[in-house]
Amino acid sequence: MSATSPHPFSSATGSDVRVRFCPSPTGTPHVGLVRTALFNWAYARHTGGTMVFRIEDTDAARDSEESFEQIVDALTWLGLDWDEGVGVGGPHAPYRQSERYDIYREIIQTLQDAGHVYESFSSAEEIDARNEAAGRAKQLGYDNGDRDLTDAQKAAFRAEGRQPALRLRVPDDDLSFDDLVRGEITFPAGSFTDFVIVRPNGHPLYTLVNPLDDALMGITHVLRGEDLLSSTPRQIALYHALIDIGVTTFVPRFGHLPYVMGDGNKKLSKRDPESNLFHHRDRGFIPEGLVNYLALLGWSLAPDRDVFSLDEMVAAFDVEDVLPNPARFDLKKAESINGDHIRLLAVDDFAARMVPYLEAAGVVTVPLDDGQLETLAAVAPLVQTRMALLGEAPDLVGPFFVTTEALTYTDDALATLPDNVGLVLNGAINALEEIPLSEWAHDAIQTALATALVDGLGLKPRIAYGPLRVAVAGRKVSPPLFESMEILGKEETIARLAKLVNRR
RNA sequence: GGCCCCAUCGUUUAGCGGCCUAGGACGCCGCCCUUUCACGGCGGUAGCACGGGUUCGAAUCCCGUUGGGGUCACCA
Repeated sequence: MSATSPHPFSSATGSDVRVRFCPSPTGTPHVGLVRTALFNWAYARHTGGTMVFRIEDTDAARDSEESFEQIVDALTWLGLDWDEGVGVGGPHAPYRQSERYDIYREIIQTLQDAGHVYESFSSAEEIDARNEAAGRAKQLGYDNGDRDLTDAQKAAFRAEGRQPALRLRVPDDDLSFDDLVRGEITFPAGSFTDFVIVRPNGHPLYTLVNPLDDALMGITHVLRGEDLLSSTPRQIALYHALIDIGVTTFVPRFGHLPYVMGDGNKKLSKRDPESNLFHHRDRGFIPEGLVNYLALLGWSLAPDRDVFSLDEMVAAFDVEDVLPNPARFDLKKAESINGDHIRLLAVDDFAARMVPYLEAAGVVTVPLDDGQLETLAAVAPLVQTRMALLGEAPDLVGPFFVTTEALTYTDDALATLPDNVGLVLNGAINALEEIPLSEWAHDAIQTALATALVDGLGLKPRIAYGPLRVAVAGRKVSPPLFESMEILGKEETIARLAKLVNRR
C-alpha cells in the first residue's frame, strides 16, 4: 500500500447514484435525522438513483426494536420510501448490521493479513499516561504507539492475559476531499491517528462497519450530518485499505449537512421536545407541511417561494445547493408553512385528517357515527382557514359535537358579555323563531338577525353578534356565526341561545 | 487546547464581481376586507460581524481578526 496514492472518488451521476440512510435505532426519531433522510431521498429521486435503507444496530446496549419501528413509521408517514434495504431486501442483503457479522469477520481478517490493521494492547489509561509523560495534551489521544510491536512484545501482553483491539493504520499524509456542500477540506497529517475498528472481544465498531457497508453496498454519495465531518479522513483512510484489498474500487463523495439548531446556539438536543418528530405529528403537523419546512432548513426551492410539494422538491433538489451554515428550527415558521399546506388540502381530505385528533380528544366517538360524519363534513370548510395545526381541531369544532346541555363557556368568553345580553339574546331568539325550518340557512339567518338586532335595536354588529357567538360556541372565537347556526339547526341554535339567557 | 466547519434582516433564505440605494418568507407593527377569529390584500420595521487586500467595481474572490459551532471513545 502506498499512503500517497490518489483516492479515486466516485464520479457517479444520474441513475448510478446510490445514497443511503443508515440510522442506528436509539431513541425516538429526531428532526435532524429526518432532515438527513429527506435530503438523501430527494437526491436519489432527483438523480434517478437508488435509495438504500440500512440499520446500524451494532450497539446492543442502546439499540431497540421499538426505536427501529419508530424510524420506519417516521419515514412511511413522511412518504420517504427506499429501493433497497430493510423490509424490501436487495442485492446486498441483509441490511441490518447485526445480521452481517460473518461478513465483517472475513474482511477484518483480510485487512489484518494485508497489514492495514494491527493489534493494539494499549488501554485508555496507558495512552493518557504516555501523553502526560511526553508532555502532550491528553486530548491528543492515541499516539500510534502500538504500530510496531514485535511478536515478542505481543506475546508478553498475551501472557498477561490481555487481548488486543484492532486498529487501522492511517497514512502519515494530509488527507483532502471535496465536500459536496463545503468544498475542498484538508486535514493535516497527524490530526487523525490510528483508530480502533474491532474491540478486543472481536466486536466490530461503527468506525469499521459504516464505511465498510457503504463500500460493500456501492454507496456513491454519503450525505450525513456535520458531526461526522471530522471522522471523514479516517474513513477515507479505511476506504483506501478496502480498495487495496479489493472490496471496492472508489471512495464515495461526501456531503456534510449543517446542523439543525434549537434555541440558543446549541444543536437541537434529543431531550428538547421540539427535536421529536412525533411530538410535531401529535400536535397536528401534516407530513406535507413538516417535510416542506424541514427542506427549508439549509435549502430553498426558489427566491420567492417557500411553500412547495415533495414532487417539486425532487425536481429541483441538488446537494450542492445546500447551504453549509446551521439553521435554527423555528416553530412559528414551521406552523405557518403547515397552515399553508392545510389550506391546500381538498376539504374532504382535510376533514378526514382531523378525525384522529378529534378521536384522541374525545370529541367524537370511535368510529364516528353518521351524524358526526355529516357534521364534520359541514364544518370542515369553515375551519380550514383557521388552523395551522390539526391539533387545534378539537377546540374549534368541539362545540358542534356536544349537546346543548353539555356545552360549556370559557371565562374569557363570558367576560365579553355586555349588561344587555338578555335583550340581545331574546331579540335573536324571537327573530330566529320567525324563520321557517325550510328556509333555515345562513343568509336567511343573517338577514333576520341584522334586521332585529342591528336595525331594530340599533346595535353595532360587534355588540349584537358577540353574545350570540358565546351562546352558540361557548367561546370568543368560532367559525362564522351564521354558518355555525345553520349547521347546528334551528332547534339547537335556539336552545343554545336560551341556555345562555337562563344562565343569568 | 489541537484539528475541522460556519458567518446576509430577530429567524430562515435569494445573491455565485457590475442587474443590490441587498429580494422573498416567518415574526412584529399599521391599514383594508369583515358577524368574532382566521384567510386574503396593501404598506412598514429590520441585515451583508470587523479589518486589510485583489479589482475600474466586492455582500459576492483572497488573507487576517473576532464571534459561534463541532470533534478529539474499545458510542453511533
